[in-house]
Amino acid sequence: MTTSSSILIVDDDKDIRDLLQKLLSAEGYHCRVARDGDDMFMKLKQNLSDLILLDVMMPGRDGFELCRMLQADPTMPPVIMLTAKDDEIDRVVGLELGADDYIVKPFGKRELIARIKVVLRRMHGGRRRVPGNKGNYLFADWCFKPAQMELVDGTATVTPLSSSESELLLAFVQNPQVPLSRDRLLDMTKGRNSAPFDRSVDSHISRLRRKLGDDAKSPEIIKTSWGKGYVFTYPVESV
Amino acid sequence: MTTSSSILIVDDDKDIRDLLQKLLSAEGYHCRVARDGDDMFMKLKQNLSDLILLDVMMPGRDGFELCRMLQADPTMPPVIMLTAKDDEIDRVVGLELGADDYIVKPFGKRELIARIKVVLRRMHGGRRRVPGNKGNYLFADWCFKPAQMELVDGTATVTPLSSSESELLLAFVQNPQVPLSRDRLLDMTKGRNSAPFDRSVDSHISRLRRKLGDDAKSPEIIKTSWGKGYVFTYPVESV
DNA sequence: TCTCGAGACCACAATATTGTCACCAATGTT
DNA sequence: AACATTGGTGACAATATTGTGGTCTCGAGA
Repeated sequence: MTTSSSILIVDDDKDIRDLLQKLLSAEGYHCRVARDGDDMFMKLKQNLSDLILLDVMMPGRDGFELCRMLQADPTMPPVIMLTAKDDEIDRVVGLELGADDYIVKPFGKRELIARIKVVLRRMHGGRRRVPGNKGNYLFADWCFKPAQMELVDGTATVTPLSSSESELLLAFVQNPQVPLSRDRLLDMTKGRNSAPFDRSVDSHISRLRRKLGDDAKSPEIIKTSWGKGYVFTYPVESV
Repeated sequence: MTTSSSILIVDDDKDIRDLLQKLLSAEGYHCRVARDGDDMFMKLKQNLSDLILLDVMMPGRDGFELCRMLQADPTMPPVIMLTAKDDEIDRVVGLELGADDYIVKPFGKRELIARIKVVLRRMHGGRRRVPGNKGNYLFADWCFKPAQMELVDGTATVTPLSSSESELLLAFVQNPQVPLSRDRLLDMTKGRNSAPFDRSVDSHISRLRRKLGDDAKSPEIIKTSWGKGYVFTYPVESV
């Protein structure tokens, strides 16, 4: 990896935060810290962390509860729980709540690093493709089915898409959160370069926004990045 | 999940194989067994297993060696190592050799199942990585995302920037603590030289300062170096 | 303290970019 | 062939951004 991963340390004890930060920084990881759940969610909104190191024993909402809350959003980074309590029930509860690993304090430095690497490695495009993946995408109350070229909403109403619209939307859901220039979009959908006065992408965006019920004045789904292109801003879950 | 996952149990001890098989079958997993490395590779060729449960202590090639051999082929399923030896060095070695988890015997049934579920969940790509969380800059409670052309504050409020503002700020965060002349800034952002009465840089600085909440009377972030230009005075961390 | 030129910043004009419509061409359908 | 659907284009309005002049403020040196 060219750029190092960023780890969010969540612990109410400053000494432990500092210790972990020092330890992980020495390994070349970027560290950010949070002292409680609110702090954690705030930092997560900036979308900078690749992994969360989460202490279980905290005042207010504890690690278990936070872990459960994190699972609601599939775009949240993986979680490694830290605890002083070595108890099978706790370990199992943590893992069943969605944690990716569970480390008991006091832990060895090398083991911590090793487990972090394993989780990051797994995240970074695991080893096998998913058989059950039907290639559909969920976002904002919509289900987009590229194979059928259609959008299905929460009430099972089907909105058909033209092939260009479908390809355009596919390009977006496969690259959420990043601005895509018209050039790139045209290249991804048609495999050609844009002519000087090419307004076709704009037209399709306009049509797509209308079908998505996305008002161009204040778009919620496809935002325009002025001078750069368009951004698909919703978190996407692929099913 | 509709179809149950298939787990390959690799252990030289028949009692343990049977125990594991009984245990996992009761959980609805399909089990296959192998008594040593050769046996394992043979069964793997059929490409039916989603996960390998690998005992470390085996005659002939041991679990470590097998694990290392498995890593050579990226299409191989993930590995959970099983061992009677609870030793940090061993755990680390196992994980560093590419194992996805490491469980110490005697293990609780629930923990084993929980860890298996976690590894399988990960393999099925439950979460997607959100791109665009690299190449950002942190300073003074702000997170600057040049790719998105936006500023995110500690409460996750986003402030959009125009492309000029974004480029200007990028020039600053890439050269903190250094005074940059208008000429240089214009050159870095637009690639042109400044005209005699060019006030455009001033304007952009002014707009940028406002968005940053930086009062020009006593600026905290972008200070003016009288007669020289501007200095970005905050320490910048790049993420 | 005073003076003078540089800097801050408002308002507005000049530009550039984007949204959308109508329309035509291309393609496929019955 | 008549028709329906879809994609691309140019026109035009709506927006957003950028540059400039004017004016007030501020800081450094005398």
